[in-house]
Parts: sequence; structure tokens; C-alpha cells
Amino acid sequence: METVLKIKALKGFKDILPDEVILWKYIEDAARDIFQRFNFSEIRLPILEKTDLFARSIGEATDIVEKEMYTFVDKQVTMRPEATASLIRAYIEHGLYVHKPVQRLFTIGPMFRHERPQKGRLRQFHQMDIEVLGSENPLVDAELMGMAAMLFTELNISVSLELNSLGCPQCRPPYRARLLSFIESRLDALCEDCRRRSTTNPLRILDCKKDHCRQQVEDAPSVLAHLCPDCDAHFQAVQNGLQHLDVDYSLNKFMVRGLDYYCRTTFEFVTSDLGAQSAVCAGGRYDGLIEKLGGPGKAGIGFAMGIERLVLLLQQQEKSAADPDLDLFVIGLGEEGGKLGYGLVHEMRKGRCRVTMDHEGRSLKSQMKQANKAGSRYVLIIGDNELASGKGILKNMATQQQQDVELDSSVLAERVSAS
RNA sequence: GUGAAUGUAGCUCAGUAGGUUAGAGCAUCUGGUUGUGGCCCAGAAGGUCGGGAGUUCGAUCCUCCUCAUUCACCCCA
Repeated sequence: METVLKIKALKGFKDILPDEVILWKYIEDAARDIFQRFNFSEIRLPILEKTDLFARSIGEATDIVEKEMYTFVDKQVTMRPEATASLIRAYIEHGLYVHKPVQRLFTIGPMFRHERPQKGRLRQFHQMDIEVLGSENPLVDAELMGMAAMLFTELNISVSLELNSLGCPQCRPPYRARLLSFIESRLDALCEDCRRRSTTNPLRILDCKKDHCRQQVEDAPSVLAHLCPDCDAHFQAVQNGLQHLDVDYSLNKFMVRGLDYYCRTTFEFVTSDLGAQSAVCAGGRYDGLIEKLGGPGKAGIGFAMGIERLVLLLQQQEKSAADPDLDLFVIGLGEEGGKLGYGLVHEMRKGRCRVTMDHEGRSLKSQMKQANKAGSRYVLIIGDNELASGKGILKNMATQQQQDVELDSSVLAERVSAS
């Protein structure tokens, strides 16, 4: 192949080739099916939004907003790094809360973050995003986690659920201050990253991967022990809900969220099969966010699943899905046979048959091979003899039996779909 | 932004202590007697050995630079 100019996909951007698309559709179909069972409605959102929307929701000081967004600076617009902000924007913009006090919505699509790619992490990646807007009932929290767990079960993916609560604007500041004073007393023992975190995001220190840091924060004050009565009651109710639904979980008081807007319930479904990326699904409650974005003072909760990560997990268990078989492969020999086949194929497609033919004028043998490779259940041969007799040869590829058949699209369609 | 590893055919990979036409498997194409697939056999096609400079009589191999990919850190689904 002669290449004049070698153009490749951008770093961190990936083509999803036909074989893999089958797996993607399998996952998305399973997910849509479950979301519908839980009475969620699909919403489709733009990929480009005002930069300000993300800055205000995700947090000005987060890494995502500070250095990972794809922004057209001159136009003040940004490719979405996540979906929640857009979804809430649409919720407010269209006054969805007026029609139905509690909205249950999901959306599926690409997100963009300018990070260094690695396993399970791309610059354009895809998420399924599920949100319940307008309810602060803890039963909803548990129901959502139950739904995610159900999807993992149906996909036969094994993950574990980790749960935590981050408290609310009432109880988090005092806790944060307490944690900070605990950390300050042993700042010298912490790693360089953690010393930086102590000023940027102290909660992150609890999450550090380094052993010696972990030891230092082993008996740091726990968020869960410092929840206000309301948050504590909410958290208890979430756990009761999970138990009621038979959803296994474990508490992880070190689990922190990267986005500013989370409060109260946070959770992650994690796996050890994705290298450094353990989270397959993560989410939590964001009760003040809608109001912050100019909407009514309503609560919200949601989660996102990384589709690439699900695909990786399914590929690891050698899960493969195949395209459905072809009904018929038509072989038209010679100019006349080809012409007749060409029209026949089109007519049969109108009749909802999955049928194809070769247009390159190749040998019968070669076309038989193609038909076999394509997984066609039947082959129709139209050569000079068949043109003379007015009947084609229909061969069943599995049984090898072949018989004469009228060269009529509806007759063929019936013969081919009968078995 | 930081660190490490890896770049040889469409894919997965051999290889040369520096030496003439760089290999295999899979995939592709054509055949194995007139018009019949899978298995088997034969043959063909496919590579500027990532790119550039240097050392050398000679570099895919050694040195330097560069680009790309991957994994990890940071951060995150």
C-alpha cells in the first residue's frame, strides 16, 4: 500500500473496530434493558458545553478542570469531561422537574479528558451515566447500587461494591479541620505527593497508595464517625436498603471522590483485573449541585460506568459475541447471472432477509469460500445452466444438500427463512 | 507533567556475537482438471526492520537524537 501521508488517530483516541463493536452493543443492550426495567428514560446530550458549566460543577481547582479539559479557549466552550453537569443543565433548562418531581434519566456517550493514556483510560472514553434528580431518599441510593449490581451480574462480571459517606456542608468542614490537624502533626512522615495534597485535597491523603502513608493515616479520624445526625441516619438507611435488596458491599472510609460536588453517599464498584484502574463504576450523591447551577433546590444522585473498562473485563474472560449469520449468499456466474442475482438480492433485502453477493466476478470456488467465511446458511447459484432452466441451485451449507429453486425473491425468502 | 519498557509483514512474534536475496504462524489471493465451502497440499502477494544522524569497508543489530505505542505515577470511569 502506498502511503502519501501517514495520518493516525490522536493519542488516546481509539477506533472501535467491527469485531469489538459487537461486544459494545452487547453491553449497551444489556444496560438499556436493565435501565428500562428500573424505569429510567434515555436522554441525549450535546458533547460541547460552555466551559463555565464544568468549572462550576466539577470544581475550579480539580485536575479535570485545571488541566484535563479540551477547551476551545476563544469560544469559551469545552468537550464534556463527564455527563452529570450537562444532564443537570438540560434538567434545569427544560424545567423537567415541573412535569415529574423525580426524574430518572440515563445517557450513554463519549467523554473527553486530556490525560496520559494507560490501560483502561483514554482521552476519548465512553460512559453510561445514570442519574436520579429530585429525591434525597436513601432508598434511591440503594436502589441505584442494586441496579448497577444487577447489570454486573447479568454481564457475568465480578466486582465488589465499596461504600462511604462524605457528609454534607454541615458536617464536612469540621471533619476536614480535624483531619487536617491530624495530618499536620505527621506531615514530615508523608510522601511528597501527600504533602502537596494536604493543601490541595487533604481527603486524598487517605487514599494514597504508598504503604508508609497508609500506615500514617491508619488511625486518622474517620468521616463516618463525624457525620451529623442527618447524614448518619441517611447513611444507615442506605445500608439498610442495600441489605434489604441483598446487595453485598463493604465500607471504605478511605474512599474519596475527585469531583467537588459529591456529598453524603459515595460508592464504587471495583475490580482487581484492570491494572491500575480499579473502578468500573463510581458515583454518589450531589445534593447541592442543582441549586448551584441555577436550578431548584433539589437533591440528586448518580453514577457513571466506563464502557471501555467493561469491554476489557469481558475480553479478559474471552467473552466474544458474533454477528448474526447471513441468510443467503448469492453467486451469480457470468454477466447475466450476476445481473439477475443483483436484482434478486435487493428484492430479498426488502423482504427483510440478510443477504449479500460478490461483485468482483470471482470463481465459483472462491465465492463458495466467501459464503462459508461469512457464515451464510444458504448459497444460491445462478450460472448458465440455471439461466437456461430458469431454476437456481439452493445449497444448505450445513447439510450440503442442494436443490433447484425458482428464481423468485419471495419464494427464496420463504425457503431461506423457513429453517 | 514524571518514570520505565517496547517499536521487524494486515495481526502475533522469531532473527542476526554487525556481513550478501530478513523469516514463521495466522490472515489474504490463486491453484490442486470443465461450475461447489470448511480439513489438507502447493504457490503468490505483502517489509524504506518507526524516522533521522553518527561509528564502521558494511547497521535491522552498536551510539545519540526524535517520533510513536504500552505500562505505571499524578489524577480519574
